[in-house]
Amino acid sequence: MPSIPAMPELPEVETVRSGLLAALAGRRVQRVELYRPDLRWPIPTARVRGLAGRRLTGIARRSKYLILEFGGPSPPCALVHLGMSGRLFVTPLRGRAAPDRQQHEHWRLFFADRVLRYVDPRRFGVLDVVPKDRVSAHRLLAGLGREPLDDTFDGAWLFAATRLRTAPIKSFLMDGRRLVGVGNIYASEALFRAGIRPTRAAGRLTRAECDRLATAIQDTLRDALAAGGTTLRDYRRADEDLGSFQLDLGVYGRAREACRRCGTPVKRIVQLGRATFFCPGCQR
DNA sequence: CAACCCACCTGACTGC
DNA sequence: TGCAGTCAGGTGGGTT
Repeated sequence: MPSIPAMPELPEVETVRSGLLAALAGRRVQRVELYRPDLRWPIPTARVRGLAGRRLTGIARRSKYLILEFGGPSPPCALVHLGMSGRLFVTPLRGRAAPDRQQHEHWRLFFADRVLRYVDPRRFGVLDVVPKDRVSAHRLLAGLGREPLDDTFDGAWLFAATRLRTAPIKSFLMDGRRLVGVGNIYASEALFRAGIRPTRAAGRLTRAECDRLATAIQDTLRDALAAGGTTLRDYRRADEDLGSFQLDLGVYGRAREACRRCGTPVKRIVQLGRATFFCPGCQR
């Protein structure tokens, strides 16, 4: 049964999506358990309980939101975000016995022989239920920017979108109204791969740099996705959380260590209150 | 608008 | 061991 890494950036969320889809698609919710009325925002408890009896028909993803789609009359969907510390996983039901509730476990969807569980210590996550035909207009989804793994994301778009922007390129990459799915780790990593300093004004990147950066973002996300798949396969045997992906990080978390490419010590700075890592030797 | 700051929470880790 | 302080992967809302 799939589980979830404790590092929910886009590749991790996508890994969760495909794992949950394989484990749960076509199955009917038999019972719902909700252990608190809110996470980051209030949970519409009646609508969540109304999922009982419905079949899970699909799971979509937009940015780092998972959209669990259900069948039946006026089909609803559940909007789920893992926040910083959320995990979703499936546990088999042995006979009638439900598993013990974990610390910080906030809700469960019971299916006939398995249960989908949500654990989130920091409670920055989201659970909402809305009619399926209105989900794209949901206030949390309506203003979101481009998906970096879509065909429409490329250097030409990045160049056009950054013109006249004075904010640092790293801040631009993490602004969900422009581009989604690039979190704090992958923003530093993609800029390292592209050889671009995170402090550069976005609007001053050249067209060639935008091409390199767009490619670097996609490569970084795809590599992490591939690593996620590996971890997920291992997980089936381990039945324990492996903790994190084995993606090699070029700069993230490596302050004062030698750059793997040029040997210059990696620097750590703070942008928008978040740690940024870069190599002063090979990022210009 | 654009850019930035802050809050929301708990847990892990560091240094005294 | 204990304890205080720091930091953490996200991101919407508020302020300048």
